[in-house]
Amino acid sequence: MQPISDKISQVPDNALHSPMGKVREQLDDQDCGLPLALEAMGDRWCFMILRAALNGVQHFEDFLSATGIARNILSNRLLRLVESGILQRQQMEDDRRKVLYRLTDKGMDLLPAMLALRQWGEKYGLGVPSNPVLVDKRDCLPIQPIAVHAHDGRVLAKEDLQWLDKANLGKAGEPCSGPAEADLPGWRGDMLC
Amino acid sequence: MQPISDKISQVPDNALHSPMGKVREQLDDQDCGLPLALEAMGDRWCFMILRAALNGVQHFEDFLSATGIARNILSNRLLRLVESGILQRQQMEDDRRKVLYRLTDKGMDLLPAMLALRQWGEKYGLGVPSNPVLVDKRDCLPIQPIAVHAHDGRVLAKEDLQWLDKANLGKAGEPCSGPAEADLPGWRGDMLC
DNA sequence: AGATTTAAGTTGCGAATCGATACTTATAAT
DNA sequence: ATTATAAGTATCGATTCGCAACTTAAATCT
Repeated sequence: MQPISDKISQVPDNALHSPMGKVREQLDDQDCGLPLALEAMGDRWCFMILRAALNGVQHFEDFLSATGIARNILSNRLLRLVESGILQRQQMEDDRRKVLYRLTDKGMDLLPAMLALRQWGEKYGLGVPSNPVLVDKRDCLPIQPIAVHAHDGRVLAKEDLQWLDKANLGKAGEPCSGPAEADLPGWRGDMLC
Repeated sequence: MQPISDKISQVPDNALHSPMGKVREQLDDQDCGLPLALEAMGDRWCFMILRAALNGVQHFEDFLSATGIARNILSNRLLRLVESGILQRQQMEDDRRKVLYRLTDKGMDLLPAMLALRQWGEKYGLGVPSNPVLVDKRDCLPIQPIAVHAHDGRVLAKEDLQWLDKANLGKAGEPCSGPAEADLPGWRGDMLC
């Protein structure tokens, strides 16, 4: 009966109850996607599990050896990832001992984020692209580094970027108005969210 | 001395000593960028701190209120981020109480990863782009979603992707050889790393 | 100058989480 | 019928988290 275990907490009480009775999440999920993403992906293990999943791993024991995570933690994280719709759990028909954890589209859509992190690690940690290279199937040429692209496809550096309120978006061509930039090297937006 | 504190562990003993005396990191940093990135960014707080930093936050107390993190944890994470070269610590000249934590280029380069995560959160959590929009300074038009781009700029879906050994990269135009794909929806590489 | 405030931490401690290992349960293979 | 496999669960000590109080150094106020 719900002993001190690694089961996922039924009431995920990182919820704070405001005086008004409203429930607000711990990290200001207000109107920002990042805390939401982090709530789903949580810790490093989730990333490692997702990496394994992207590599085709689908079974508990395989995640175990692919990640080196402890059994109980893995169990917990898989539950969490299923709950947040990143993985989908299903039992195999032919061998009912086996359970399949497969990526959903939602999970697949984390690929750019994963690649961006990987490439960052390659650039600053390894100094070199890791060996198996991700290529365009058509011509076998490596993909570009994940980057920020303008609407017309140009790659933008920090200096080319600016945060703007939805309200005053330009209509293609208009020079950008908005408050002048400041202190930070090249750019200084008000919010990443 | 060295009481049970939140100071960063001098010997960050997530290091395993192999029988051969070699030191290997816990997560297989072998030749993969992702574990390296995760080692630096570690937990969710690091992401939140980085978000704040990208938003122009530079002072301890400001990180405190921007993230809602606890003081001791913040202290620990700032140390860690400085150690891994993502932030740079410097004391202000005019007011020597104040310390400036500023993003390095290395830290700035995490922007694509952060944006990819944010956009994922927007897509699946909010359903809508968060309000301050990141735009091209030149024309005030919003940036493209972070995605995987082919060498020629086309946006690639999972089905268009394939992992390939460095050795047999195609020379622009050659149809892609390599082992045929399998089980996973559309693609199935051997390794994300 | 002396008292107060501000900025950036540090310390202590209870609560929660992690991680290694052992155990369980259900199904399949021999 | 026994053994092996897959996917968990349970236990428990070690670690980490997070709140709150305390410290230290430099600036500001009276």
